[in-house]
Amino acid sequence: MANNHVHLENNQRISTKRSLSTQSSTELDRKKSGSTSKRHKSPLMCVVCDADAHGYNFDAITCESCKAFFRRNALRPVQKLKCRRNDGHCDVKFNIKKRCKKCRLEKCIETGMRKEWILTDKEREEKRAKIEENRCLKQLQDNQQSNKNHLKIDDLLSIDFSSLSNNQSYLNEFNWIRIRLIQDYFTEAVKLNEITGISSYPSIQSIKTTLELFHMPIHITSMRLISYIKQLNEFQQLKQEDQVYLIKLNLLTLCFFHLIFIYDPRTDLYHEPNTKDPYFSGKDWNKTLNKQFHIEMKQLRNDIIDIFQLDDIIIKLFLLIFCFFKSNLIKSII
Amino acid sequence: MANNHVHLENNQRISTKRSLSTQSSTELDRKKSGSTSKRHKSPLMCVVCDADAHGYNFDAITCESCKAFFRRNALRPVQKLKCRRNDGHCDVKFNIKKRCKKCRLEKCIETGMRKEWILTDKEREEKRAKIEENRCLKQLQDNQQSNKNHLKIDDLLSIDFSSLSNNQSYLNEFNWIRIRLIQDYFTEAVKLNEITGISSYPSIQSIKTTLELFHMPIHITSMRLISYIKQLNEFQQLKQEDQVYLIKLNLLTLCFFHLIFIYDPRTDLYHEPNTKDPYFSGKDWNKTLNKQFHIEMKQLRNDIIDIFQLDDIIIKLFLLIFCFFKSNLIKSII
DNA sequence: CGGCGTTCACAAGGTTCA
DNA sequence: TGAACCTTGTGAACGCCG
Ligand SMILES: [Zn+2]
Ligand SMILES: [Zn+2]
Ligand SMILES: [Zn+2]
Ligand SMILES: [Zn+2]
Repeated sequence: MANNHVHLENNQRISTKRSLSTQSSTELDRKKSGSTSKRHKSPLMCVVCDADAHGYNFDAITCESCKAFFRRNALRPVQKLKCRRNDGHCDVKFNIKKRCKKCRLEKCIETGMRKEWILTDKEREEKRAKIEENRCLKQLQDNQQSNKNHLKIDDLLSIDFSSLSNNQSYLNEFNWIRIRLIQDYFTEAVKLNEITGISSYPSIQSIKTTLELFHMPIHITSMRLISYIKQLNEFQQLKQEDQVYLIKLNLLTLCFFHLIFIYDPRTDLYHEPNTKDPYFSGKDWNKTLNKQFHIEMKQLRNDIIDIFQLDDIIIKLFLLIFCFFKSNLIKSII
Repeated sequence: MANNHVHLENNQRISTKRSLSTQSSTELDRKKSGSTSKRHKSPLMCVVCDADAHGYNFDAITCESCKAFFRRNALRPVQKLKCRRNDGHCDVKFNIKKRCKKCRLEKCIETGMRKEWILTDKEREEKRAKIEENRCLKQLQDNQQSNKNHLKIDDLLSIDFSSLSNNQSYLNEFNWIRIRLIQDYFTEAVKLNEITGISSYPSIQSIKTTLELFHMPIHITSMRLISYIKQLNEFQQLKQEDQVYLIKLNLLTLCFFHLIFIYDPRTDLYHEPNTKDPYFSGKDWNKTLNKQFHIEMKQLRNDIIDIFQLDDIIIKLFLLIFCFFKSNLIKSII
């Protein structure tokens, strides 16, 4: 380990530098053209200490160490530095150890390094803040991207939800605002399609005729769902015929899903919450459609209700998303 | 002197420089190959006493003891020392006990140690002063840091608060005025965002629908917190987009913190004090978000409530400060 | 890529204490 | 006296913005 720490700078290196520095007086121009021949080497030399240089630093061609030295010392009061030999003529070449600070700094200034180009504390702070900001933004984008890609069911099922525990949310404030807006869409849709004309219905009275059955609940539910979906901006942006196509394709299935979600198995009643809708009993299905229908509906309910956990937000979003499916693929899966 | 340009450097430097220096076979290669044989030991040897050396001391490769010896004795007049054997040829190797001072010092000087590099009394004093100054600055910064940001629970818990007992306050009169102003900001924010339209609600009635749930409490809390923060001068001075960014990033977390603080575990109710807000029961979480959420919220409450000790000033200041965090770092810590 | 700042490992002084 | 430690300064390598 430590044995590798020794480095003897040999004369070879020095001599190569010397030969470079003595070659010509128009170093810069020549070096640019000459760099094609030995491209692996830096063609520049530090104007302060003769070491290899990469390019300009504070408006002078310097090596990395002189650059760092200048940044560290140039802004400090020069008086505090003292010449080692007290004559101000110390050698500050790169191969000298313990270079006199004062003389090195003076040489820096002499050769044209500008202390004005050193960033002030304030500028440095600003730059740092900008970097931090970019870092955050990048992280945010990465998070959002990984959210978007995670729609595969397999991935969803394998998510470790414990990671959500520490107040962490995949949704930001704007996401939540949007969700609230969408929730309002549904409330609005229900309001827009109140049951008129039969409001005098006793609340818990079974439906007598087939016509009433189909007005209540399928019809009213359809109307509400249509109103709900049509408020969504993304839906409005579709062509008219596409809107019709999707509604026609999916509405009936949507209705049945919605009915599942508003069904209460304890009372065997369907009822839209917060409305004056009459209560619709499960037994009433028997009167018009065959019993098998209601049984299968309850079966499907059992299958999916755990997934949704009666989370109203999830349910309403699901209905919305479902309406955009344009093939029967999803139905064959279910 | 000119022949031994020895540097101690790390592996990376050597490997990068090797292309420059491998061409010739000088001391470097000799030392390198020699060092590979006993790599477990320090490859350097004290030029004075042959003990293991770590690097240069006063421009010669020496051991720690010779370094200390040289510093202590080099500046003293040589005449005062007397050779033990009076012939100036004592052995000063490391395995000799009671080495002759005079001969050792002479060997030091012979082998190239420079007494000029020993700091003079004045330089030593200056250096000491600088260290002391830095120490003070550092301590000051640490204090400020621990006052402002210290969110690490361990540190907080280990603070000895008894030092605060003697009527001592870190805050002056103006600090307290500012704090009262900020308290007023929150009161104002609550006033500005009263719950309208449902003020006739019976006070203790559980929330029935998801919509109400999200209007009450998240929504109203969000609005109040935004109003609160926006009154702060320091926040107003941010660029519009930065304000939006911070709000977007932190508001939801802030909401949850605030809800924790207004939660009363005895009654299982959330309620903003001094308002006519309806009381929101902890059980209501179950209806929309899963139960786990409320449980974890209570867990977090248990973890942090002791720190805040229900001190309203601390809590409100914490919310304010928290809003300025621009990375997710703090959340990952919590 | 050029040219800033930052980071990190280490050189090389001094200081402490057994 | 000397091992262990603490300090600042240095410079190579790297990160980041324009
Ligand atoms: Zn240089
Ligand atoms: Zn000088
Ligand atoms: Zn020695
Ligand atoms: Zn002697």
